[in-house]
Amino acid sequence: MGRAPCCDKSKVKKGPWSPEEDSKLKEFIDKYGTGGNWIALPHKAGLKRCGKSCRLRWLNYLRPNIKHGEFSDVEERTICALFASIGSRWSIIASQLPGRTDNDIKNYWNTKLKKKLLGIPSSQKKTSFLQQQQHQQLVLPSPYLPYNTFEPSSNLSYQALQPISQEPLSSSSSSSSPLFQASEKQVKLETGSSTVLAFGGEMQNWSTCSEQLDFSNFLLKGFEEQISGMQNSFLEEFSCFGYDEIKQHLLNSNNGEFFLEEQRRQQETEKP
DNA sequence: AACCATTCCAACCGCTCAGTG
DNA sequence: ACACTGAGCGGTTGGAATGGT
Repeated sequence: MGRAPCCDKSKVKKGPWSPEEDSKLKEFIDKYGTGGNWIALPHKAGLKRCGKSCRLRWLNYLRPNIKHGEFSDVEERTICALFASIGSRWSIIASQLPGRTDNDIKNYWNTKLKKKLLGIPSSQKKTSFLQQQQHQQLVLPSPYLPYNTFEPSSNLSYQALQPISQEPLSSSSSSSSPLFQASEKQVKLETGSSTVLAFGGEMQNWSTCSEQLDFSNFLLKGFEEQISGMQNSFLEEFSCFGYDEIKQHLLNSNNGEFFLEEQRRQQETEKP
């Protein structure tokens, strides 16, 4: 048996919102607020819409101080840095970019940034991220570099990439840090002159042993410190961090200790 | 001008999680 | 402890807009 639907689909309107619906919703929320109950809101506001649809429309479009239009360079870099750090946690990323919504950032990532980072040719003026960074280490999360569907593009710098390991890292391996062992989909790619490490964006695996919020804060805090320590090169050369640098920095932080402690505890409980 | 391909983004869907009784 | 409910989230999709031939 599936989950009960949140509303009667046959009685609610779907598709694009009309200006009339927008103003109804906006006026109602301006007057009464959401009341913490989105399901009841459309009926009260006189809208033939699902509560979820109203919520989405409000959060992504109607709510005050929403920014639309082009993302700035700083916003782009923030998105890239956070994606490399925490993966596709769009709501957390959005919380770092005032006025931007998770949906906006997700769309921007999927339609523009991802392509830019992977060096897929486009009409845009900038040279590709990989082209700029041939002699440096990069950290990219794997959802957009999945090794099982990895297909080099015709782009020269991208073509040079070759998977050298497709095995999930063993949790008993002593050569890599505990922080990265927990990632299920870590893959190392090498070019002639540089190393690219791609690790899973699915951070939930890492956080099974801790409160998700604490873990997110841990990652964000670590990355903020990382960014502040590399401010100049970060701003000038896009978001580019070495694997070892990130690992070392995060492990050196207090939160790193917290994480390792949690991990030790988890390993204890997993023992037969 | 007409057609087709691609890009973009608003909106939807289905899932997880937290709160509540 | 359990079931139920609503909020919130991330992945996916439909279709409008745009670009190319």
